[in-house]
Amino acid sequence: MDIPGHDSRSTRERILDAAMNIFSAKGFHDTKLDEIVSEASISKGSIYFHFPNKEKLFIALVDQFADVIERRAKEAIQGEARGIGRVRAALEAVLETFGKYRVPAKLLLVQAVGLGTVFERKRMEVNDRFARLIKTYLDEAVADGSIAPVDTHIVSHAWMGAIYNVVIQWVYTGEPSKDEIMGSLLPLLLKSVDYRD
Amino acid sequence: MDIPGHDSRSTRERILDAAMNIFSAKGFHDTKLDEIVSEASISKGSIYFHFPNKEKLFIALVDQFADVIERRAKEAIQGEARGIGRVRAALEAVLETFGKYRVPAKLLLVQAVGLGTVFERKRMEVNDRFARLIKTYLDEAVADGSIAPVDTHIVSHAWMGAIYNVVIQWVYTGEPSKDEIMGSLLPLLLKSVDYRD
DNA sequence: CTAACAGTACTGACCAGTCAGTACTGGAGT
DNA sequence: ACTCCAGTACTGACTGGTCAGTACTGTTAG
Repeated sequence: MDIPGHDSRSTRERILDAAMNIFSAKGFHDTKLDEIVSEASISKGSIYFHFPNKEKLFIALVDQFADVIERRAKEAIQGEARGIGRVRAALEAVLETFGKYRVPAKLLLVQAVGLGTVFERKRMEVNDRFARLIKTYLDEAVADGSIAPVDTHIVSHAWMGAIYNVVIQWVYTGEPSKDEIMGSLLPLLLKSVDYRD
Repeated sequence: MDIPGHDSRSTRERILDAAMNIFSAKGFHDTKLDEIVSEASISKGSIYFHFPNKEKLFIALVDQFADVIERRAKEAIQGEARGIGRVRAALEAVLETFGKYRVPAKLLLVQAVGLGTVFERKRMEVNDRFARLIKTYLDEAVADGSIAPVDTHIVSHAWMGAIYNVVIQWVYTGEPSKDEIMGSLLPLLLKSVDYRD
């Protein structure tokens, strides 16, 4: 039963929510645990009950969102045939997901960079995860002839960078709009591998 | 006169050099001023003689390298005619410069991200500076018909992201090699705006 | 004399992480 | 039907280490 005035979400969720908001806005180092405590209306001890330390709390958020992105991309290509169709579907899904979640996008794309060695490994891991995903579909598309042979390794990283940077721009300024991004970035990427429809 | 064992470079340069190395390797927060002191073989007081605080020292390095990149790009297009030739020349210069300076590249592209609000502004500023540079040349190329009309705003940010991400990958892993990057990334970017030679 | 340092002991704010204690629930034994 | 206890979830005042920045006293070169 929900007691009015009492947030019925589990404490763990409340911590994750508050941490997501504050980490995204202020970055890892400028976020004080006491701010999370007050935003989530919980106690400091609770954080340490649910998470071993500040670092792991942050990483939990990164993983959480990376999982969402990957899941959506994989779901999106389920219906698609082979080749370039899958690439396009995955791209659309990723852009759509970033578009929907501005706050976590900032966490993953901005705040997770430039932290120490520990975080760097995590960032590389997530980065590689997506790059490999893209590479897989690109290789497929090359194999079945829907696009010409390219260095899919470079292409996948270049694409990710392009997506990241445009999304970051959007996260900060709200421009270009999601529709413009979908309308311009997607064809841009596809043209870069000589695919034309 | 050079006294053996005594580094004759100015103290300010020595501080900048050492700071560059350590900031690049360990990031802003994990770098202790005392480490810079010992690496540069200077005194702590000297740092505060030349720089008001740690933050300004870091930003001085970012500005320094951003200036180099911009200068090289502008020099490179001097000899070029109009249109797409200038775009290509600028891109080549930027990639060349990143390729030559691995350490500062890491500082600018990795360590300057995800720090607090203060640094975020600086990062945005540098980012916009480059994006606008690219946009100028792209607009020129569109105007004189060497490429078809595109959303140059999105293209410039997408290109920067692509370059950044591939360079970051190279900074960390050494792969793909500079030659591969020049051979693959440049045509990729040009193709993305429908330019073929 | 002054600017440009070297050298270094010191301060003090800041904040992640700790820990003793509270509160509630659900068995297990008698 | 009630003690006892174990487990879980949570509180919040407190601590202790860290480190940017200070302060002050030399020293050397022009």
